[in-house]
Amino acid sequence: ARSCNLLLGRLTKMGNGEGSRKFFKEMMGAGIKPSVFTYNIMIDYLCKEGDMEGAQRLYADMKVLNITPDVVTYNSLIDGHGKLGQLDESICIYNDMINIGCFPDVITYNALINCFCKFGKMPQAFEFLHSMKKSGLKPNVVTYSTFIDAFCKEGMMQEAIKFFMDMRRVGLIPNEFTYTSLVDANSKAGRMEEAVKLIKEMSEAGITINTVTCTALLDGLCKEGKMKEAE
RNA sequence: UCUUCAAAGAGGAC
Repeated sequence: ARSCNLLLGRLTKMGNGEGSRKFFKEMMGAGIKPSVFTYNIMIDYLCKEGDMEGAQRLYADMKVLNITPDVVTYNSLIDGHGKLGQLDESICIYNDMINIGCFPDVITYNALINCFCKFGKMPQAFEFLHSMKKSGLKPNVVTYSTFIDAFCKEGMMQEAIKFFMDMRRVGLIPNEFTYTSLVDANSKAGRMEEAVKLIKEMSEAGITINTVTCTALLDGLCKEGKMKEAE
């Protein structure tokens, strides 16, 4: 069953959705006992497809088979609903897991924070940040990067920079995601000197400048009409 | 390390 899960996970990561659906059915038909991993892989896949009904159906099946959902199961469902803007659903699942005695982890809170930010509910995102801290969890680089990205997109650069400094203060190292949000915001606002400065800072910090970061910068340069510099 | 969270552009629709 474990090697089947490995294969199933590989199929979904490759984007072969049809393949994983079929494989899942075959597993069930072949009498291979699905585990919580098997269900988590399929549920996450359906969530990413936006098929929340399908995901909820599998979640219901788990109960029938006496497979106990774990924090990963709940995190996938919370993220899936949240990305579709079904924020109330996300909160329901969050409450459910707590009632059942499954403790939310950093990923749970990060997913909630991200979705609320993306749908313009920053105040609620902050409430989750507080709940997270209250329950003894420490915000990580993803948590900070998520807020930084949200502030950047809202044009609240002073707040973004504050978080950027805060994270370093608590010993977290900004990564390519963190920098890309900042580069993108400056690039889109036409502050190219600042964007280039950040890129330099990145390479000095030993962070690889990948395609995403690079296109964020190039987009700004092209729109400035500075094709030569872009090259 | 069998599964879950954050970044840019492009395309299609409106």
